[in-house]
Amino acid sequence: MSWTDERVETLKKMWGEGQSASQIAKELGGVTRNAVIGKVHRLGLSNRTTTAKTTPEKKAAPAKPAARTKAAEPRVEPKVEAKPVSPEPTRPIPIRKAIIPAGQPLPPQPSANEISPEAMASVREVEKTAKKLTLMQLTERTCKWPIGDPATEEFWFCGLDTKAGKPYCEAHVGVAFQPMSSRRERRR
DNA sequence: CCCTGATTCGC
DNA sequence: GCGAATCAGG
Repeated sequence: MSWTDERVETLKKMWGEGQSASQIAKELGGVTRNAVIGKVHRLGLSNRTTTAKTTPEKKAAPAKPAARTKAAEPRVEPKVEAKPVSPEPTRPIPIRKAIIPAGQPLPPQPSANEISPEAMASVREVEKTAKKLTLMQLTERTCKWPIGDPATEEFWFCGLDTKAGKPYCEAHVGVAFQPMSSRRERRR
């Protein structure tokens, strides 16, 4: 696969939308996320979020390549940051301490009377062993069932392995997806 | 371990 | 220019 105008366009679009490199790679097909990232950099549209690296520079030589024949590289790096020091007086840094006012928005926690006793039991059990993942750690294979109150520190996601394709683990699938019949049964 | 982007460097 | 290997962080 090569970077046709069309593919590059898709890349730009998705990257702009904040899609991850792997997602873009999957969408395009025929390329890895590395390829996508490499292209992104070459296109010069890299920065955006993430890990602010602190001057990498020194890296151990890769072990893969048999040998680096040309060793003597004029890789001189004065690294004299002659950047004019911007006098930054005591800037009133507005620290956004503001945070969720603990109130209305609660995740869709089904009311107890709508869940079968069995499911309820398994959920209770599972939540004891939940991985307590953060939002960032959620993937297509981790249970996305929210546990706790988002307005407090007592909040995380189940994070257990999903039940094949489903967004939740087996236990949570049990309370998330219920047959209409059983629901109607218990209802009222 | 999963994921993310960043960088290096042989090709 | 390309992207695998590698690194670094969450």
